[in-house]
Order: sequence, then structure tokens, then C-alpha cells
Amino acid sequence: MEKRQHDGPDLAALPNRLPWNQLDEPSTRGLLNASYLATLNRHDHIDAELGIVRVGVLAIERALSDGRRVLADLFHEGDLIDLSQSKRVREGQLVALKPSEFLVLDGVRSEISTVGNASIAQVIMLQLRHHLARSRDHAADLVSKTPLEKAASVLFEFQRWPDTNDDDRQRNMVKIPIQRVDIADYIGVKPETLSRIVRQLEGEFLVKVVEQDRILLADIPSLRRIANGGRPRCSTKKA
Amino acid sequence: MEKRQHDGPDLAALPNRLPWNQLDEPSTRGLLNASYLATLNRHDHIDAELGIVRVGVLAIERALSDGRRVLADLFHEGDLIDLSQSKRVREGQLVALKPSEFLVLDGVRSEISTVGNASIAQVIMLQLRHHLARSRDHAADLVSKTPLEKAASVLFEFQRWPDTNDDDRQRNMVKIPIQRVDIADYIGVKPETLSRIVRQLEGEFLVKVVEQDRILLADIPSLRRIANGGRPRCSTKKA
DNA sequence: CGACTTCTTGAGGAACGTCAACCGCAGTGG
DNA sequence: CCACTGCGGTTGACGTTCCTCAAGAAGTCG
Repeated sequence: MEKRQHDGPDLAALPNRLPWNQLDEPSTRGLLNASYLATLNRHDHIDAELGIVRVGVLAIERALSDGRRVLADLFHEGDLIDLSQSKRVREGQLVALKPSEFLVLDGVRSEISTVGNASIAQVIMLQLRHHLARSRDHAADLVSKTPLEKAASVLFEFQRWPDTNDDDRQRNMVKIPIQRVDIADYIGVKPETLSRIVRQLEGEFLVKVVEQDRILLADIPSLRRIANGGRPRCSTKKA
Repeated sequence: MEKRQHDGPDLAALPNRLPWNQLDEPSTRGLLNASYLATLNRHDHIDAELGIVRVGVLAIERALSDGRRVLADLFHEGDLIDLSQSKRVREGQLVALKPSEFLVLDGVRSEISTVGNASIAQVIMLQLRHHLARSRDHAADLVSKTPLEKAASVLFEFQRWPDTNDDDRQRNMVKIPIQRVDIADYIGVKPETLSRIVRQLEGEFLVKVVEQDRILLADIPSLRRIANGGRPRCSTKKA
């Protein structure tokens, strides 16, 4: 892992997307002054409490004592990551799932609490609420859905990621930003099961795997229905 | 559901606990002025974006299309509930799990965004971060743990709730604040399975069910080990 | 006492995790 | 050029687990 200290204002250092490109210049400089950029490869861990994903994908990774691996949350380009209230031991570590750049903001924690910079505080508050909603959504996905339903759900989640470009999005093509094994650890199934699920979806002509990391949603209404709980376990009772 | 409008400052209306009793009087009055108190019974829904639990237990409830019920998050006395960024949770509702009082703050949303009241914004930000960490924790619990591990984990979660009084906490007694069926919907198992799990834990002398809603943690180290992933599925390979 | 709710117990089967082997591909080195 | 290796992903066989369904206990209220 390579650290690069910012010694001056470098406006290009914030992701060029909402909400970061809406900040006024003083706020931007305030953020960047006490920050540094970390360049990460897959499986690199980074010890930070606060930061912004510039490129790539990060995740909160937890290892259970028997070796099972869990991805509690995923972060894409532009996401603010805030682990400040997370007891380190229980929460796990921040890990890169692919080559990434992470802007560490640990130094500006104080700057945010002070009322001086209201626009920054507002942006951060918005991100917090957004991620809270997403995390609850994810929890709801995990609670009682079948692997098939979880898989359909995560497809729609990836569709909303910035990795899917607009052209593809219009064609209902979804860019899969992470590896199968990571998806599996994120939705709580084994890679083998996930593989079988994808084949099943293909067999029912609901999706089409164009490339390894690009999937066409062929029948969105049916997929939506499945993602929303339309494929419970089979009852033993004959219908 | 009964609504009561506050027509004047009523300092007793905020929960008498951290962080609410730390607010200065102007902030408190600012919160209360545009708020109203909702009195709820079990299964009562309430349509609100922002509020504080005064007494009781609320939850974010989502119903899957086939009738499965999911509790995505639990809230106890003193918790701030913020659903402002929840789009998909639109299908999820706030529901009371027992007779409760909920202080609805929808009216003060604007007051918080404005920088005028920094202390309120700070308190809310802290609550957001706290709940975000909890929600990720819960997600990690749900991803790949066995029902036994989930049950052990949720016991420790309830131990941290204010419902467990200090006397009991010292004796490793945990107050179970909600019904079995709600716990089951929260950790994603069937009530039948949960019942069997509890009996199993009792059989191994790890817990003792003193009353229906009070459980003694008899062997905390072992329970901690289980909650942290010490009871994976059995391998088919002979040890 | 019945009517209701909540929780428990029991039996049976589908599902998903476990393990093992295989495939395709990329990089490496002889 | 081909063997070798490593990695990510897939396929297949098998067995435990936990869901499903149904019925019984236990507690509460009229």
C-alpha cells in the first residue's frame, strides 16, 4: 500500500461526481488539506475511520472464528466510508476488492464536527443517511430470502452502481463490479450455490451472461418479483 | 393511534437519557415545538420520517410478497429513527412491537439542516453513525451465521439495551424486550427453530430461561465464542 | 369454561452447504 | 511449442439442516 501526502490543494483529488463536485472550493480544500491518498490492490487492508472511495471497490470484511468470510458492506466510487462508531474488533476491516484508490480523511474529523464548515457536514450527513438506508435494505435482503431472491436483489443493486455505464443501463445490461466469490460472501451463499443460481436464471431466460462481468436483465418484471420475495421455499403441500 | 400536539415547551417529553438530556434548553425547546407524541400499541404502524422512541420498542417491518415478515431494524427507548433517505424502504413501515410512545419530529427536519442549531445536528449525526455501525453488525450476523450463532449474538445485543436494568446486568441476566416471533423475524429464522435453539442452549447449560422474558447467560465465554462463529455447520468429513 | 394468542414439540422433506473434481485461462519457464 | 502452476469459476454427489406443516401446551381474557 502506497501513501501519498497532499501538500497543496488538488481539486482533482475528489471524485468528480455528486455530491463531491458540488462543494465550494474552500470546503474542497479543507477536506484535501488533511487527507492522503491510499492506493490499494485486491486484498489490501487499510486502517482508516473516514474516507472517500476515488476508484475501485472497498468492503467491510469480517472473518468468523472458523474462517468463514463475511462482507458486511460494499462501497463504490464516490462513497463516503465512516467507521467512527464501529468498535474495531467486531466490525472488521476495510479491504479492497480490486485495485482501488482511497482518500483517507481521518485528519479532518475535527473539521467536520466544528460548525465552521456547514456544507461538508451536510454532505456527510446525507451520505450517512443514504448508507444507513442501504444497510437496512441489505439486512432485509439477508434476513429471510432464498439464494435465488438474494441474487436477483443484488443484480438490481449493481444496476444502480456507477460502474454500469448509461449505454449499458439503457439496454438493461448490468456491470458486475466484483468477483463471484465476493458476491457470495456479500449475500451469504457459497460460490457454488451462486453459480447454480445464475445458471438457473439463465435457464429461465430471465438473465443472459454476456461476459463474465456483464449480465443482461432479460425479464426485469419477473426479476423484480423474485427479488421482492416471489420465490419462497417450496411447500410440501400440493397446490 | 393517538396524537398529542405540543403547544408549549415540555422538557419531560425528551427521553431522560443520553444524549437527549445533554441538550441545552433552547435546543430541546426547538425540537419539541414542532413535534407531536404518538402513542402506539403492538402492530400499530406510524408514518413518520424522523423521531425519537420515548418508551417501548419500534421496528422497521417489511413484508415480502408471499407474506414473509422481516424486521430490518429494532429501536429501543432513546433511539433516534431517521428514514429520510429510505426509498426502497418505502415498502417497509415503522411498527410498534409493544405499547410505545414515539416522538415524531418530521416538522423539525428543516431546523436541523440549517446550521442554526449545531448541537442538535451533532447529536443526530452521532446517532446516525451509531445506528449505521449497528446495522452493519446486524448484516454481518445475518450473512452466514447459523441460527445458533445468531441467537447467541442477539442475546448480547439485548444485553446492551436499556431494558436490562443494572442489577440484572451485573448478574448476567438479560431482559428479552420483544416476543419470540419478533426475534425470529429479526434474525431470520422460524419461531420453531428459535424455540429449539433456546432449548439446545439450555441443554448445554449456556443459558437459563428464568422467566419467559428474562434469560441468564450462564457461560458467557462459550456464548461469545458461539456468537463469533464458533458453531459452523457440521462437516460431512469425519473428524 | 371456551376462545384466543404465544410458544413448543414432532415428523418429514427440500434445499443448500460440504467436499471433490474438473474446466478455462493467464502467467512462467523450460 | 508444451508442461506446469495458480486462480476463478463450474459441475456433480451427498448429507445435514432448517423450513414446512400440523398438533399440542401454556398462559390470558372474556
